[in-house]
Amino acid sequence: MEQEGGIPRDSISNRVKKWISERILNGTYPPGHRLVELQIAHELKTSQGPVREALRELEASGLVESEPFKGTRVRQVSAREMQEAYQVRAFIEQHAAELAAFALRDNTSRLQSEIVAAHEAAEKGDIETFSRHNAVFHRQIVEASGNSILLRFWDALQFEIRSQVILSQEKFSPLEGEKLHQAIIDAFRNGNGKLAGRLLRKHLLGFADTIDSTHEASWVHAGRKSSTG
Amino acid sequence: MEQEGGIPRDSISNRVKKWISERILNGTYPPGHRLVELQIAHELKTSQGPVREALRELEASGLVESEPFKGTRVRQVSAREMQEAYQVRAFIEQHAAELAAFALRDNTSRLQSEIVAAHEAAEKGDIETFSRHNAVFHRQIVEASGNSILLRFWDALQFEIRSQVILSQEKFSPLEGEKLHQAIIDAFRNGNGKLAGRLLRKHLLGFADTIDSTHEASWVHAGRKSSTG
DNA sequence: CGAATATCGATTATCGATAATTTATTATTT
DNA sequence: AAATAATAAATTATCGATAATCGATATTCG
Repeated sequence: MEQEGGIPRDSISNRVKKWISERILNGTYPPGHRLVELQIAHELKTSQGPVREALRELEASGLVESEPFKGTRVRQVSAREMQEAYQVRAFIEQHAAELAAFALRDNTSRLQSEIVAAHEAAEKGDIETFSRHNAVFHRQIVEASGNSILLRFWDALQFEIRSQVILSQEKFSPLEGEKLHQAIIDAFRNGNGKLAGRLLRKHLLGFADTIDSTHEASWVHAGRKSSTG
Repeated sequence: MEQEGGIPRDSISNRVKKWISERILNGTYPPGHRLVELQIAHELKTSQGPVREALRELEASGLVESEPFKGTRVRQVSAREMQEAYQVRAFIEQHAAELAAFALRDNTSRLQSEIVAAHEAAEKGDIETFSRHNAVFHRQIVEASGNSILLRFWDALQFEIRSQVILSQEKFSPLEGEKLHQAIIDAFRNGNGKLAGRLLRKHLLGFADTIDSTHEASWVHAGRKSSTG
């Protein structure tokens, strides 16, 4: 049985949550934007309760922040925090790679197919699709580590990071990254988790270094480019 | 201006949250125990809303879990998950130690005082106090790393772990750990973050290894001992 | 004029009631 | 008696209304 309009089969608060995060991630609601419970409730033809619940969950995941009696706003992630996030991601993945070495040995076809898909998207200039496949590639490694807590943290970071896309046009050189990705896959195929880990770490820390305070205003929100810089 | 009864100056939902987590952590609500919104609301002379909100926040922090329309229960943490948590904690702290090397060089007095306090508590057999100081010791290292995301993850882990205290009586040998702690402090004093990191990692992974499935039923809830084993 | 205070509009926090859903119980059929 | 269906009880999810608090503006007093 299918629903008609919006997002199907889910509690209202969940639908609200998706609706809001979509708008945050695609830049409709920019950092600092105020989210008024009753206003959103009215817009979505529901009541305050589910909206409030959705906002609280988004707060837990770091996408918005709220103060008692003052309300909720889309969170502004500082350049510093962004760097920290990438540093943490770097060593999460390094560690995951070492743990995943056994599981991925001679078992890299799924990794490979993500890289292929990412490559195709990159050639078409489709950043959105490229990013998705790229993310899946990295996530698969953490998944293969077999440590669910590691994966939970990785997901949390990824979600938080997504709100501030890091691919400013100048830095977007997927071709270079591609060689590295291939090297990582090769390392896994040979069962060399240590090497794969080192490569991943280097890759991500390099990314972190490209984030500086001058970027803060010139980040690209998924979809549209903001030429605030 | 002081309140009279319970916990002062906080939103109701926050007070409810503290009230519930207290009961989970001290074993009043054991794993699997069902938490009924209206029942708790009635017991605390409030309404469903704040209780629901509190439960959702506790879910986000991993202390309880809930399914749509089926309700909320105190989460049972498996031995496996516990091991994973300690593994993650181990390498978080290892990494933090390396980052903290500079900040802690010739600046270990606060670490030292926690160890002293922990030692005193241990001699008195006061596990509760020992654990607290021990936790602060480790947390200070992560704090000194200067990476707030790392600290956030560490806090999340710590909170989750707290619900299943790991110091079963047999394994409670603080004296052995003490030497290690001292060695860690010495390493920091000499600015040797790598060494401190290795020691921390070894310490924590050793801990993780003592957790096996036979422990699952014999964990000690903070405060009272459950001789379920 | 300027500081402190009262008032108003907007919004969050909480409440009590109702709808939707699950779980348990009873009735019905074979 | 076992399996299935119908009903009832319990609980979560949502709603609409009220209370509490914030921020801004107007007002009073020195």
